[in-house]
Amino acid sequence: MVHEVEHRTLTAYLEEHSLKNTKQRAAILDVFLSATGHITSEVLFQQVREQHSNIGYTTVYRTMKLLCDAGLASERRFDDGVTRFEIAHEHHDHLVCTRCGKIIEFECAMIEKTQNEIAERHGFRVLRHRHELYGHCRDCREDSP
Amino acid sequence: MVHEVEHRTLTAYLEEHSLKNTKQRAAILDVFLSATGHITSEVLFQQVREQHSNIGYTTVYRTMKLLCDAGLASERRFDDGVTRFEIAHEHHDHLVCTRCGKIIEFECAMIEKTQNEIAERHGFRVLRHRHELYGHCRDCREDSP
DNA sequence: CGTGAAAATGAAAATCATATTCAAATTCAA
DNA sequence: TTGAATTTGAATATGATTTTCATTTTCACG
Ligand SMILES: [Mn+2]
Ligand SMILES: [Mn+2]
Ligand SMILES: [Zn+2]
Ligand SMILES: [Zn+2]
Repeated sequence: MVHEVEHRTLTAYLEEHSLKNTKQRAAILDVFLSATGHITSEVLFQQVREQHSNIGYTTVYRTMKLLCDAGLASERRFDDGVTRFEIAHEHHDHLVCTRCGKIIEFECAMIEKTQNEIAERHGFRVLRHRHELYGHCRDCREDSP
Repeated sequence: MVHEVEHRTLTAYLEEHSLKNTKQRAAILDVFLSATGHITSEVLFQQVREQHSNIGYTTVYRTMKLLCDAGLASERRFDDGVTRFEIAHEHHDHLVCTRCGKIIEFECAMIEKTQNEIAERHGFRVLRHRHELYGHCRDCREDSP
């Protein structure tokens, strides 16, 4: 069975919160885990619909929120106004190409450390952050060889 | 005359782009420059209305966009879904308190340099970025003395 | 297995910030 | 002064997401 671990995680979360294990939730989790990258709600909905033509958009929205709460998905909102989801994995930030939409992940312990020092200097306790670099990727640069 | 320099900047921009110097634009610029911090469209509109009860919300939106284009204002969108404007000044990033809404500005040459190196490593040309730290300010921390 | 209370679903309608439309008013170069 | 171009503001549209609510489904318990 594919995505067995994640389905068990979801089931555990549902039980823990007295929520119900529906076929829609399992189906959306399956489609989400099979998709790659940073997927929009709309694309996710379309892919869900290919296999389950009766699942509503509302249920997709609600289920993705649930998957985020369960720690299986992460919600991202870049500057184009639509919400994207990615399979939850360790913290990272993003490079976003404003021409082709490519999204590259990066992480930098030094930046993280420095930003926390800055925050501390201001008496701030950082709970989360977003660090997004917008520009042109290698393929979209004018001066690309 | 207050804000003389900025009014001249606006006039120059308008002339340069064959746009018209209206009393609404001047009024909105005045109110905007008199406001402090990172002001939402709604608050700005309310403050404009106090002095000019006939100026429409639409005109405020359009004028703020214009002031951004003219380099007098900067648009910011933090995670609460509303657009804010601040008087344009040199590049900086933000600490945002999710309890009281306080916004603190910071800048760090090392972070800027490091992020550009990361981007370059990926073949990326960075055109703009956002680096926002969300958390609790000194006054809102649970463990504040 | 049934049962029923609680939860979930999906279609439609609501929200909410912002954008667009359009007729009337204003600006400003000539 | 004038009239073509621009701007204004009220109303309406937009578009992503959320809420509503009647109906359906789940599942703990008997
Ligand atoms: Mn990512
Ligand atoms: Mn600022
Ligand atoms: Zn690209
Ligand atoms: Zn605070």
